[in-house]
Amino acid sequence: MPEGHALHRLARRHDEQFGGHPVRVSSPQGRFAAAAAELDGAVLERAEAHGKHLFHVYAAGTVHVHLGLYGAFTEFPLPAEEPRGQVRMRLVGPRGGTDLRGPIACELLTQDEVDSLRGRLGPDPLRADADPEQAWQRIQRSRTSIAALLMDQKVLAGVGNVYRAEVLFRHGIPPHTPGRELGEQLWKLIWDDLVELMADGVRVGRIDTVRPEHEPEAMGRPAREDRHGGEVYVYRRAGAPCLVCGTPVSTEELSGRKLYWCPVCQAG
DNA sequence: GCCTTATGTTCAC
DNA sequence: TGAACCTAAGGCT
Repeated sequence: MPEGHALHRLARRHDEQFGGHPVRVSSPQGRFAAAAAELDGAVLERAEAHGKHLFHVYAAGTVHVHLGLYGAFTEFPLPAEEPRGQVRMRLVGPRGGTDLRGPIACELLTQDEVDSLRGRLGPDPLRADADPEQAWQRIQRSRTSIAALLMDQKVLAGVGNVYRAEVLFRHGIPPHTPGRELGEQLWKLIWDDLVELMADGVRVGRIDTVRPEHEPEAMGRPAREDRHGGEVYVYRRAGAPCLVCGTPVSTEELSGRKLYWCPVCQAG
């Protein structure tokens, strides 16, 4: 489930499991073998996330992981079992181990390379050092839609297709509205809402965006779980009745990703 | 068992 | 704009 909340959750977990301990690092699949050999036995100082990027910090360098669409970590207890399938990176610490499969990136970087990578990312609602004003500056300078801007990791880091659809619904904003037309006040409200929603996602481990008064139980409908594991207003609900007004949810493809919105609740 | 789809990004054209 | 990356889950047969 790789939107920003999932990466922050992983960073926290890896910190607990491996932080401050020497770890065995290997690459059963071989594609990370050289770096793994270099790091094997080193102390994992800490793990942290910025947007959808995960970093494992060692004295010798930092492992940068991006899960992409398919990547996933799977934990296993000790003693470690034989790796199954294509395992790019295996970490084994004193309390257990984890296997990384199918990431889009798993590479050992220098501090300069990490700085340059992070310099290309916008502020992350889940980081204490994030400045929403920085995102607003970008939005103001662009003529593109708020839907496209929310997914642009240079504008802000960590929001994916689910949080995009849901935050726009929660604020009644038509997705094609040019971002700059929202105004700074409304942008701040959106940002604050993302901070809250995503922090909740880190806590719970899934994306829940439906307000208590709109939950199925409160609306007299049976409880429901979406495929991503939480409860949402519009994401992946094309054609289904809007949870608030009953209008069928609209969908459309925007630069290769599906957009979902309620044409009535988000009429502007 | 096969086909489609997906919470993402990069690169080639 | 489309393909590639490379994996899992769900729907269908």
